[in-house]
Amino acid sequence: MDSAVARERALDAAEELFYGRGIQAVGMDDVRGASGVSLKRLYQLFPAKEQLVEAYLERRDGRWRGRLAAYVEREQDPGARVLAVFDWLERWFGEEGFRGCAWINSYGELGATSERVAAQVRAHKRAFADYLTSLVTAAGHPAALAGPLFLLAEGAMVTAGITGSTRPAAQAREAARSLLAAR
Amino acid sequence: MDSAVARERALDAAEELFYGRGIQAVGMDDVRGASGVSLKRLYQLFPAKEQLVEAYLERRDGRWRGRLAAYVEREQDPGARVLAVFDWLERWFGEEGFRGCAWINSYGELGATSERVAAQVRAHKRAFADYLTSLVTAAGHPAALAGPLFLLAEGAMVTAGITGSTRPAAQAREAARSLLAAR
DNA sequence: CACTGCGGAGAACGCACGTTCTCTCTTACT
DNA sequence: AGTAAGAGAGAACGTGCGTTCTCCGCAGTG
Repeated sequence: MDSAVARERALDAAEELFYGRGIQAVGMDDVRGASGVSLKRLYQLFPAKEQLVEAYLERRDGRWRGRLAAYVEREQDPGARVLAVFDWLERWFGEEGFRGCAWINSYGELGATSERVAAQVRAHKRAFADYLTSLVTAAGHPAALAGPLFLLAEGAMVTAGITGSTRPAAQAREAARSLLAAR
Repeated sequence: MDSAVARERALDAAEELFYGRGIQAVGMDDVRGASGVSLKRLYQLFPAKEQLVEAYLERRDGRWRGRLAAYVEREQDPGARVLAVFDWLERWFGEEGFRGCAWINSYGELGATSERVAAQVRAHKRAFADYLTSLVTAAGHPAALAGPLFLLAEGAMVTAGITGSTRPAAQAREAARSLLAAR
């Protein structure tokens, strides 16, 4: 098996397991079992579990923001694009196997022990906040409105994760609409 | 040492360690070392680590909501009380050793593996949401406004935990004010 | 003074898991 | 064909930790 393929398979398995069960609850042997990539190969690709975790978060970050952007950019109107973020959240929350925000969960689990994981989480959240800011200003709103919208989105993610409901997305969207209209 | 005293000391140590480092990163032996309560006694009081975790979350829940309510109730005006919640969050975020919301962190760590922990987290969040609702309706606002305020508060907790800043509280407070005024 | 029973210190046990090693087999090059 | 490099399976190793057990001292009671 090609190295690049093995890497993808390992990351596919790691993502499913880490996200679904939590990072510490998943052993390297579980990743091997689910991916079909031998332990030897796993350790060639990722010298330690922490690096596999980092790679998992990094790859997921790219995909997550890519999916969000792809959905948002189907809207032509800049004002609608801001609200489309919350529509996308609602879809995401409703997906089979949704278990909250991977970065918030990882931070709760490893933020205190792994500086590299903490840095990944901060980078992801900063990137999301920056993206929101760009949408808000593109729609002609003051950039200061992006902060509250970010908090609404984060609150919705956490709450949807804990309660298993998609409703927080709609609530957040409605509140965002109200904030944008209040000027 | 009296049993009740030992229990309190064990919970004091458990709370400081679990909250500060994460639950899985703390061993029962660490709790013994920090509390001075012997392992034998610990296991008499809490038959397994999971029960110690449960008791930690439960006691913290009572204290956390008690501190919040005590702060909020110093305000006489029902309208001011709603916003006082966010002022209190700001104080909390600024406390030495603040590391985000204990329940959100615990959920990220153990929500997928321990149903009892997950239930504690849901109960705590429900209680907080109910409290917010009571404040909102007492101030004459429609109860539906409590949902968005809850999301703002949750988003602020998560963001303050990850970034280490108290600013999310002020942002959330301002957004809450705006939502309440929009009526 | 014996005896009983509880408490503490910490050793011991069993298991899980991160990481490495061994053995065997394939494969590609000379 | 012979051989060297690499891959996979899985055993092995070391450690950490949840939980239990052993041993010893000390209090209170007859």
